[in-house]
Amino acid sequence: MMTTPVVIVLNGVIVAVTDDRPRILTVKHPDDSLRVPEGADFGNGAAPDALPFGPLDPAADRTLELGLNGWVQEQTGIELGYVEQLYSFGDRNREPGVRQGGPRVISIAYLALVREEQLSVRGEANWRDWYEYFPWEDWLWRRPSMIDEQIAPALARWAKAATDTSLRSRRQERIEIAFGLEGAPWDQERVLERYELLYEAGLVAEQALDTIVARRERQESQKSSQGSFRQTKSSLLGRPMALDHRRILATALGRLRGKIKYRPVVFELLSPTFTLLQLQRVVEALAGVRLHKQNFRRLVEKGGLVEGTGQLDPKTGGRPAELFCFRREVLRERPAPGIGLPGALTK
Amino acid sequence: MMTTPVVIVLNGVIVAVTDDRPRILTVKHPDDSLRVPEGADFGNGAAPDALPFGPLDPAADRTLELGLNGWVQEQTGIELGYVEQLYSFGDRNREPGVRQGGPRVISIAYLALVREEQLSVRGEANWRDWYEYFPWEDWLWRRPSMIDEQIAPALARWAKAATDTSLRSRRQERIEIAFGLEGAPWDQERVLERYELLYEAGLVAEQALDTIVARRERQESQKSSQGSFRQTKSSLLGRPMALDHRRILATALGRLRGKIKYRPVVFELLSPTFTLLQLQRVVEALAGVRLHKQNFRRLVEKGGLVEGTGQLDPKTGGRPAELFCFRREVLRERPAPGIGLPGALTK
DNA sequence: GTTAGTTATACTCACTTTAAGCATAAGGAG
DNA sequence: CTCCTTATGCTTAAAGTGAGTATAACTAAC
Repeated sequence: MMTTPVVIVLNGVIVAVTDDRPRILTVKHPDDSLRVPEGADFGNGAAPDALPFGPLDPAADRTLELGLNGWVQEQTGIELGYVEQLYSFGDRNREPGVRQGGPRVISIAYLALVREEQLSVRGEANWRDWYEYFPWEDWLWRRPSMIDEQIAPALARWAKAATDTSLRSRRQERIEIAFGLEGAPWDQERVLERYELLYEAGLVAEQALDTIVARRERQESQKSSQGSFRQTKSSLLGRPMALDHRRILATALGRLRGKIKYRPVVFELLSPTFTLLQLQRVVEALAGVRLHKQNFRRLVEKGGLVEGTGQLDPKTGGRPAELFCFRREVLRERPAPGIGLPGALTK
Repeated sequence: MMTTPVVIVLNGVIVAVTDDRPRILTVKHPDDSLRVPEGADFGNGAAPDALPFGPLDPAADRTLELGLNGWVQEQTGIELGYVEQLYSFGDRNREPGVRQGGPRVISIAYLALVREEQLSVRGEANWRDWYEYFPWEDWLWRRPSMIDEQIAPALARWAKAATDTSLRSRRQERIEIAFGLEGAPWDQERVLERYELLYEAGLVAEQALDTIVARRERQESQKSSQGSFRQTKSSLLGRPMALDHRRILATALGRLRGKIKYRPVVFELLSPTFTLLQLQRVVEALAGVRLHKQNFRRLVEKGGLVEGTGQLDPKTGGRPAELFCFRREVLRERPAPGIGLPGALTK
């Protein structure tokens, strides 16, 4: 009996905030177009966006992070600053196209934060607004109307499609909690839960493709599982990505939204000195929520997270703002120094 | 050129709380004694404690969690309830004994919570108080004196041993933040940071062994790196574990301590109905801190996390307590329902 | 060079949440 | 009956939050 070989792939979610928008670095994934069946392409027939990725060289790379740094450097020319491990994905079905007989792929995903200056990238890499992939997560302007107009009805249909009563009510509960429906509050951190619901309900392109490929490979007939249905292409939500990369991205976004609340990671995305409004805009961009300005100031200043430098910001329209910098001492003073989203303006 | 094969190992940190003490499931790791050089054994010559572990079968196990469940079942007879992925460890040096030429081992660690009833285990498995491995984390009775008497002085020596000034002050800052020295507060979640400091400073048995083995394999002479020194065996802290399992355990402890604050995971460790004091004791056991009783009650009750059942607890010495149960609806009402350590009694 | 628009920053006020206690209730053991 | 134990209710001060109002300092337009 031949043993199935294992391959480790490292994925990087590389985040920056430019012009008050959170961006992630993407590349084109040429191999992945192989798995797209004829007639069911990614909108325009081009290779889909992918997160930067590379194999771990089990012989050469001493640590996982070094491996990551290495090919990110090569592929994009970017020097990573803050790096943290996100999650390891290893389900067999995660890459339906490479499933039978091939090696088992385990992908270990990392989150990296870089400063906005570093935006020049080389090669096929592109910075993309991460809300293109998750339009329902962007509450900066207002609560996205697509939640009520598209998502809620489609998910409700999916829940009802469950014949089993307890499954149906479990689905309903998940939907309400994840999307803040029926009076439940919106929790900005539940990004992954929301994406997975949409995936299960067949509302994202990846699910459609996975199903098609899986079915073709199994040579099975249309034994569709409970409540799985085909959406028309036009109703699929958000910009798709290759393989399960959008799931990885959702994990990253949720993790980052949580982390800013108890660790001073935002500063990894800012230049060493910044105005309070710039800081606020970055936090808002990540959290996807607008904040109350005065309370935000009070929180970060009185919280000891920043300190004034005395210098003023040269640019901007109105009264010049003071430049602040991260106050390192806060690490010694408070147990979990972060930015607790003061006054998230829900109205 | 031969390619180095990759092997995936799944590690489980299986936690229960019995008699108000947090316990983890351990097994004996027979293979690991191979790596112990003669004369430098784990205290009594026996095989060291290990976390339950097993290989991923890349061909058979459809998902990582299924693989985990499978051999946990086999090895220990325990049915896992709540399971969450912790972290993936893949540094080349993590297993010095199996280093040159052998396969690259990537270990993916999981945290699992079980109810205390399930304590009967079969085979070589044992439940152990997790504070045996991290005595400095147990502040239930009082601030452990070993922090001031052993840890602080030894770490201070280690910091001073750095010849480079900036390295020295970075070490000092890490020490103060991690162990709450020099006026910094104690952050119960920084379990891993503390363990890693002790490891780097050579204060845990694992470091000593890793160094011996690595040196023997490199056939190198005593080119000790900056500030790495040998401790006498008696001054090594806490009960050691095989390989890097104590590091994994530290990760689990820190993660769990954080998670109870924003997700209702404690209830996975309790029977479906419990008194408020039982709940409090479990939280205290995990957090390693004693809490203010009245405030704790107020928080969990007014916070909507629990609801009374009307029944009274038969046992206990004083006035009978009401039995409560987890109030599932809280998931729909609050964004991050957890237990915010009300009134951690620091005195 | 006054006016309007813009952004920054200071301060207020009502309201909620916490920390820490005090006090009372309800059982068991002797 | 008394003491000990645990449960549970209530109080009070301090701190923190949400949502403003007011003022300051600049730019651009007329």
